[in-house]
Amino acid sequence: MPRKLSGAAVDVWARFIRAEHRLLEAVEADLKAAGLPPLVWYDVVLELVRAPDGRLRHRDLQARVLLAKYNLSRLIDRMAGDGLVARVPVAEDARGAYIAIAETGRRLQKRMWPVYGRSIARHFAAHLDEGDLAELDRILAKLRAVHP
Amino acid sequence: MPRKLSGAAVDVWARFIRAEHRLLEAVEADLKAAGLPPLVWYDVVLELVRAPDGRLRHRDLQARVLLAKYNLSRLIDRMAGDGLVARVPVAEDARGAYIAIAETGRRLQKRMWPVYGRSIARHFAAHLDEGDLAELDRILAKLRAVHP
DNA sequence: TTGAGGTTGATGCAATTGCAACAATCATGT
DNA sequence: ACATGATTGTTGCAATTGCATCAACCTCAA
Repeated sequence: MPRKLSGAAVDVWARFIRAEHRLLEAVEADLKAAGLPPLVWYDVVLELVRAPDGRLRHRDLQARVLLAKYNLSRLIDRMAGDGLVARVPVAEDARGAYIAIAETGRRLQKRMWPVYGRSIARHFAAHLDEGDLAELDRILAKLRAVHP
Repeated sequence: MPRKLSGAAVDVWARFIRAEHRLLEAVEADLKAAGLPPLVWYDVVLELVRAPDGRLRHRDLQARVLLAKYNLSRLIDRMAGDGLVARVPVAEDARGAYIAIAETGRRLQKRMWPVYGRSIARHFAAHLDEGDLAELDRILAKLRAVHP
């Protein structure tokens, strides 16, 4: 019950949470309907494809993907099991590991993007004009400033 | 790769998802730090407190809370185990069940709100002015139109 | 009335997540 | 060199989630 908090703000908060949840649900459903793995898998392969040598340190990947570290460890286990990525020791740091994208992983990224992109378009972008997007981005930037 | 989808839109989408995730993470952390149960629990008790007789049909509760039905079934199991809510048979429909808030449940709602409210204020509302909130709400309404 | 089809809510089982703790290694100050 | 403390990534175990399916009940048309 902080003094600063208006009822309107709480309502917007609730709608914000709910909207994101529904959207994500719809997108995940599209992926599944296309026989594709969940969104985190895409996040991982995308970050790796984007990375300079197709690989990232575990901790750097973890910082980019929204996942707890122990959680990422096991996701990588599964993805490595499928041959999508591989763990590569780090020369300068015997504790560390690179997660390196494999060819299969690159293909997965290419295969997922059309479905994912279409899903973003359909559920999100199609309903907003350029001004909306700019405004939303501006607002998100304010929030991001605090939660980097 | 739909033609409609601009790169900017994808970026905003990604930031949208990420912002919501970080915010939710921060809020959940606040709740946990205060020794309180997770947000879904609050959602449930709040909906029940708000409901006319302090109770809702399982399916109606499920529609309000963002949870799959099997998931809600078991959440209610746990909450009922803690004496927060109770299952009450529905006279007119022998299949159904009301979920009724118990006194303990009302107290939990009262106990969680200050922490949750403060968390919303701190992580969300404090960084947005009234115009931002109005804009955000307008944009969310557009999205909500498609994903009710 | 009856039976086909839909709704409601629960449940067995597998997969995933969260928590707490861990071993191994590195960085730093002395 | 070496002890102390921080970082990196993993793991055992418990809790939660997802999936598929279920039983029980309702609805409605023939």
